[in-house]
Amino acid sequence: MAIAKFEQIKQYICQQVENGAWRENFKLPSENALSQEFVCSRMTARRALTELCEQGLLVRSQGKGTFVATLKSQSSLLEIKNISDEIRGRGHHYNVEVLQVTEQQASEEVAITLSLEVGQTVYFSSLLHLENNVPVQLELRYVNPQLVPNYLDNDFTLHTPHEFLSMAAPLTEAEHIIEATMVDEHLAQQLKLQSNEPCLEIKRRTFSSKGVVSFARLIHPSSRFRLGGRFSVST
Amino acid sequence: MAIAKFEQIKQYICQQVENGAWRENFKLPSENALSQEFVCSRMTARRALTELCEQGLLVRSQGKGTFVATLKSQSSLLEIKNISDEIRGRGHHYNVEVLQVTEQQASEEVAITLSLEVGQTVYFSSLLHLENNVPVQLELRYVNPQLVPNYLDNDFTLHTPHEFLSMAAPLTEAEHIIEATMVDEHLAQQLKLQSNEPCLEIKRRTFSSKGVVSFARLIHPSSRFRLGGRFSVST
DNA sequence: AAGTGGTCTAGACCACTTG
DNA sequence: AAGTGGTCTAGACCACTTG
Repeated sequence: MAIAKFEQIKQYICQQVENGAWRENFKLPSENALSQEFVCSRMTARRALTELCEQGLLVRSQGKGTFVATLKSQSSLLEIKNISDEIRGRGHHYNVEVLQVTEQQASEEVAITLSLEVGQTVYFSSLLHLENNVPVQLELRYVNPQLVPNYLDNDFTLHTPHEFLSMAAPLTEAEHIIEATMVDEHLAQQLKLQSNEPCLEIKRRTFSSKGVVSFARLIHPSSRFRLGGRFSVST
Repeated sequence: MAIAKFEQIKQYICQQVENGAWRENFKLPSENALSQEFVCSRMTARRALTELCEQGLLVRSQGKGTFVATLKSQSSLLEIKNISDEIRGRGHHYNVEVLQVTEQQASEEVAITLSLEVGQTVYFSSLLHLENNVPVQLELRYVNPQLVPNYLDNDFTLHTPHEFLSMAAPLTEAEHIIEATMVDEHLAQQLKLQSNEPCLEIKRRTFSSKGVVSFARLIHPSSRFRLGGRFSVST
């Protein structure tokens, strides 16, 4: 058994949503119909639906049926997720515009956050992540060249910085600061926004066992993004 | 069927962990053992285990068994802190203005988040929290009157809603959505702000073992508030 | 009355880890 | 070899919503 049947069914459903064949609020085939199509028991078809429901892609209602959910950008606070996976996980189309990939001299802020000296060389990438062709995140990232010497060689259309860094220097910790900001003219332009729109900015420092790997500013237009998470309370 | 069997099994396991009988890394009875104890099929016992595993209470490993998870709760980012403690912890002066404490009819949004019917009575409190006499958080809170019947009797100048609710109905879980917003005229006035300032709004639902206890909108002027935290990555 | 999802059974075979 | 969890089947009865 290469891929489990319920996984195949999940993939099929994700595809339908992704390529637009099944839009928001579309009514899916019933459990019985799916089990016939995929030649499996109802329990197996059911499992695929249940898991996609937990994932938030579908909504189910007893007696009524199963429907494609109304999809909102939302990401879990407690996990460092890869943005492309997150967007594709919602069944949406992901793509990225690479704005800039260069060396830079560390400014004071960057030097402090990366534990380097002012003026030292750092790697910098500026990417715009799009969900269904709408910009949802502007990622400005500064990378410690000593820890990730080949950062600039990455093809960012194939691997997000997060993916690349995860391979190069596995993260052990992260630090976040979250703010509401008004973007300036320049950033607004890059995000294709009116400059008077509030944005949610996440400043993230990531650490590997060898030190501070990178510092990222993740800027999200509030009209297109919310941050969400659920967790248990330690009593 | 009042309560489903798999729910009963879940509750039993939760109890064992809660009262300390089953500690971290404790090895649970196998699916087969549980299905015999509870006189049910293996699939039903399995469902209980699977769901608690997704919830993070248990960890499963093929061939090895099922174990109580290490409960480190990576919650440092959005730990539920008491705002008065937080402010005093910074060595600052805390005080609060009680703006409104009333019954209300649940609007649609409130009804949905609290799992009530539209128009049912809910308790509502509106408080302004000040740090060194500067407003840092406007707290609009809706409380389920069935779970906390004496909410309106609290003296909010002595106990914050969080403190009072913690005593009345211990939290087990919380859910957050974080957004950047522009406040409207009315809220801006309450926060003593220009209305064109961006704010960080945290929408928080808190749960006890009996259900959704409350829904809070916590609105922070971005000029006076940032949200920060550091946490480890689960590899 | 027919269709939907929700719960449950009593089996089966498999992959993996342990003694 | 025995025990564990992972996948799957072919049924069953139920509660709920719809025509």
